[in-house]
Amino acid sequence: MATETVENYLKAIYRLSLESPAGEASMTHIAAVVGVTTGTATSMVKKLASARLAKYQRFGGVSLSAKGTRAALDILRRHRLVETFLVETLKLDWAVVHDEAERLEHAISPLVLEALDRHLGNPSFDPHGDPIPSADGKLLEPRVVPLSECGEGAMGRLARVLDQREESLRFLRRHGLEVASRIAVESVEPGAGIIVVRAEDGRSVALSEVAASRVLVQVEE
Amino acid sequence: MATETVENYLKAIYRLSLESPAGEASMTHIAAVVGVTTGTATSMVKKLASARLAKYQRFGGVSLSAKGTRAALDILRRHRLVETFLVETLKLDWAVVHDEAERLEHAISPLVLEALDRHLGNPSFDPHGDPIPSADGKLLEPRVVPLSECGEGAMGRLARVLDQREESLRFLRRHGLEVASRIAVESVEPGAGIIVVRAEDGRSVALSEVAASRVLVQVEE
DNA sequence: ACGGGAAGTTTGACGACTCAAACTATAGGC
DNA sequence: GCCTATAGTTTGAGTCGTCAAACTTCCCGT
Repeated sequence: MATETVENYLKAIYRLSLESPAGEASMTHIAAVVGVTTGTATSMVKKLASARLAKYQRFGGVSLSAKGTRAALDILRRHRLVETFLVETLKLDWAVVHDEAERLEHAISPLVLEALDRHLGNPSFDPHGDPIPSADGKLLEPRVVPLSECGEGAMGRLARVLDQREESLRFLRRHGLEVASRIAVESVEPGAGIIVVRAEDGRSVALSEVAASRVLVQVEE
Repeated sequence: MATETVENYLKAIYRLSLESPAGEASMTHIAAVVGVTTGTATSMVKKLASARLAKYQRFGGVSLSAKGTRAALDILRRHRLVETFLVETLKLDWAVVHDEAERLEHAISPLVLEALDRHLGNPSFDPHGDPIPSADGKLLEPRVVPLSECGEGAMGRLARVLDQREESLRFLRRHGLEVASRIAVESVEPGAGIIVVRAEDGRSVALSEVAASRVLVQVEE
């Protein structure tokens, strides 16, 4: 396969393209995500473009080609299956598995990947609620809404956590907010930029609107 | 830790030192095992020496320092635990896990390693019968003898398989020779350079002396 | 005890990836 | 419509690991 470095660029561009309305990633953002200077990102993106993995022209945005998207989904599959394995089988904390998976995902061969998938029972979602691409590169994105868009009194299940920094995940779990747990919106305070949520165990937590926009909910009825 | 390349050199030197009577590895052998030219091996060994991982002087043999040995044992622990995991948990074939482990061993963090060890129940041996170094770098080498040194009529358990090339492992299993299975030496034919062994299931197999020297046996009484 | 071949070393170059810093295009404010 | 701040690009250089090929040392056999 592509080198580890190339895989990391593909992942970054994939993620940034999804997040941006235009479906394109900027050099500055790519550089920031990969952790290099913009100059380095430019030359690397040129290489991706000449390998037909990305579409790019000078001073224009960067996006993945079909081939690049396919490769990115493959990496995402490896990443999310590894995360699931680390939590389900090795009982590691969901807050730390992201960084571990980041290293392991590049060393997983197709053989090991499919064995892992079988062992885990072909899961559709990883421990953070992110959908796992299928072996043939299909990605199921269920209809869920950001907690920040739920009104007072809304109820549902916590479906997915987008912000996977260790401290964010620790905070959520410490307050009873885990994937698949039932939650209810207790109150919304636009003035304070705050949303108060009640967890399954009855406890309440306040989240900022920014934090709430990164928690996705499967709303009920 | 050290870079992946450095880890591979350490592993190679460790293995070759054990195999050689002098406890030293030659440049040519190191180069062959790592898969580079001797020139490359020379410059790399120099680097290991200046990092105090290896002892070396021009035109002299190469051996590991205490620090280098410690690092090599750590890599060996990762390798063998990963192999055990691939066979025990993921049900992969013992004949293919070596190459897979070769890639994965470099991506395993201490955290994942210890979780793996716990999950597997702190095994002492991997699927090929190789002892797994403990977390503090102790390696238990049980008293076992090469099959090639067993006389006619000797009985015992197959303890360990040194030759881990895919075709060798496939051959052994195809003939009922697996780690922990009971075997008996049916006849020894020094003239033909051949040893005939009876497996647990009653079938007989002929092995060359070279092949038999790479199969270790725990002899009974 | 020496000559030749094997083992080991050195040198110069290269590809992958990176940075710092000089440079250029673009878009938004006035 | 110009002008500057910001985003992006280019260039020159460095590190790591590698090779090919020229070179040196060692040691064995006669």
